[in-house]
Amino acid sequence: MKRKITLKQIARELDVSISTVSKALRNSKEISEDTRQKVQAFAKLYNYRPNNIALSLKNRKTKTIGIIIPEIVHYFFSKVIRGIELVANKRGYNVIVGLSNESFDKEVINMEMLANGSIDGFILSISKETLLQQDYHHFYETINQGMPIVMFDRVVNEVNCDKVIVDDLKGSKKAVEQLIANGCKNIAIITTKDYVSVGRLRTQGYLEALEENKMEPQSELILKIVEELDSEDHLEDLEAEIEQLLVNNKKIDGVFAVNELYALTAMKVARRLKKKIPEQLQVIGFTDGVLSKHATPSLTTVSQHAEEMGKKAAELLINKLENEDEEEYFETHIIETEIIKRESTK
Amino acid sequence: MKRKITLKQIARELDVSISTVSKALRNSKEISEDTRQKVQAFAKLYNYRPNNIALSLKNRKTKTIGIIIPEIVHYFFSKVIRGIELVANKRGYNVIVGLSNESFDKEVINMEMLANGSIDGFILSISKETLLQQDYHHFYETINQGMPIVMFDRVVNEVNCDKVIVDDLKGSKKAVEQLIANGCKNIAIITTKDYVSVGRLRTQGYLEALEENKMEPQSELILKIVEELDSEDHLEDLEAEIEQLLVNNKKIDGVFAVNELYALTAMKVARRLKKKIPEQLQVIGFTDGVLSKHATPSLTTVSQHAEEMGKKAAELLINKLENEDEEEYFETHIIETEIIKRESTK
DNA sequence: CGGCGTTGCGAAAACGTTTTCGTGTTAAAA
DNA sequence: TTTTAACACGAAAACGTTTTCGCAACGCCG
Repeated sequence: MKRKITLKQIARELDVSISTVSKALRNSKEISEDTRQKVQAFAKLYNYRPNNIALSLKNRKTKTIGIIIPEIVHYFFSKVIRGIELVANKRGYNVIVGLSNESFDKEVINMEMLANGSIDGFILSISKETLLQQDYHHFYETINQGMPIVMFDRVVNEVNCDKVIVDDLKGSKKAVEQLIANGCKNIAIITTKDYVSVGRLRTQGYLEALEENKMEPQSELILKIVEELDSEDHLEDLEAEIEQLLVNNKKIDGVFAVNELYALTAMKVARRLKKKIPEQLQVIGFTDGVLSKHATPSLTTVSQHAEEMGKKAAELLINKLENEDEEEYFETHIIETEIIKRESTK
Repeated sequence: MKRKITLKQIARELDVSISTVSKALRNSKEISEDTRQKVQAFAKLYNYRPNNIALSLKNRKTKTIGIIIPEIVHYFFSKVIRGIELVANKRGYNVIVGLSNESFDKEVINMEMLANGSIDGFILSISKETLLQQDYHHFYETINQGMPIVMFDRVVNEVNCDKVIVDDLKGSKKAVEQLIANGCKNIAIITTKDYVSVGRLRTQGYLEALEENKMEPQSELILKIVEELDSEDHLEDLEAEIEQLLVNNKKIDGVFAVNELYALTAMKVARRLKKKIPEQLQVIGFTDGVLSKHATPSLTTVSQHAEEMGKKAAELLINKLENEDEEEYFETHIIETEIIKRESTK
């Protein structure tokens, strides 16, 4: 078990100085052709690679990006990571991930762990708990220390940084308009409580679409699910709530759900109630994940282009990292949504 | 924008030496109560945190684990990551992920990037291309340099390291036995080509189960899918192959599929062929992912306990990292599978 | 032969820590 | 008063790089 070889060892072995070795390897013309060849051959033989940690310390940059997301077992987030990873690697960066598990404390701890030199900048999506508590001091502190942050999807206006978001409002508006165009007269929405910003925006899009089409919003058609029911353990409760909605409002002929789970559950309940999809009930979901594609019937969704988001976020961050001289200027990039039509709509 | 504060700055500010500051912060009793208090107060005020990179360089360990997986947009792998992250964080480690995208080259490059000091050890699952080429030099080199590796799921016997695998053979045997117990007389298997070790093992389990139950294996009931069809773009081809299988062998009353996609596709095709599930055709899949749970009918599967795998892998690695003196000894931990019964079986 | 420019290399600092080993001061013991 | 021990602190090395600067040796020109 040979330890990794260092400049010092090469230097000792070849009886030259460390500086000479370093320069020879970097093809400095200070070094004679002879020595250069000798050193390079030796280095190659022993498979020398500069120690990243030492480089990081010297250069005061690590060439790694820290990602903090609420949850990794989630198609959307893992797809974003993939996007980030793609451009990061292409530009010579690594990514290191921290999971907040939707918890404020874990978010803070994870960020602190990484902020002490391990990374050059953050790409993150805020945890639900943080959004609820509205405590953003850890973001401010990080930014104050000169470490750039790019937020995606779940962002917050108060914090000054680059952001990549999907146009939730417009996306859901498009979805509802689609339902209307398909002939739906009574469209329900299954959404989250308002403190989840994406939920709020999507609800708003729903309302605007109705309004612009001269349809009166009916409060009994708006179902706001409390987030606890999102977990896999409470599927029955979720089903019950949605069943209530559909039973109490038999006239519903269109459902817009703000995520895949709600949409699929709605379809499941509808099937139980003998409502034919899409003939009697049309359903559109948000987030284009695996579930939508393989559901029966397959689900029409609003795609968020998660991978694009990741790519864009990584680009924004790396650009900022590599032009630190630039004056302060923050960009909010909006990723367009797209409706992917499948079998759950006419 | 104040840069992060360092020991040197604190020292200068308080007019003591760097060593004194360091010792004071670590509560060394070499330092007088007075100075200690003063230093600690100052450090707290300026929110001092030791620079991780400097620590890593000094200690020659980074307290980070490198994960290399073929694909992150995959329920199984992201669930493993979550397991790893869970115990890693608990034990003070970070995780940094690299994606091989099932490519040999990317696997090698990613490992090289990380092996140069960035991490203390690897947890990885081998890419398909690597398995196909059977070129494992990068694993040997890494291990030779004293960096421990833990492989999970897709492992290879030739390489000497800790491993965490699921008992694919036993798992699929159990699945097929279940089908038999449920009265199936003609059980087909939809599997991968043999070079994917998990596919081979699962096929073997299928055969053993048949054999032990005195059922003759029929080669026309064994469908080995070429991996290119796994991609989302070739769903139709996959469907066609499976349809062939079912049409040519009308007697089939049970299907064991080695992954979710194959199982779901089989169900989809069966529905098109007007075969009632589970009455006329029972289906069991492998890998308990999101798709199985939310399919219609929901799919009976063999669960691999992905999160458990991740946890175990992290434990093995960290244990090895923290007792480096120990003699060489490699463990292969087997995670038991479990059949999760749902609607696709009687 | 003296001065000068070039060539090839090494010493040392720096990045931010921790830790070992002195060392000067003071108080207690002889 | 002298010796010793405890106390409180600082200098320096080490981790592995890169880079600036200095400096010898050499050849060339005048």
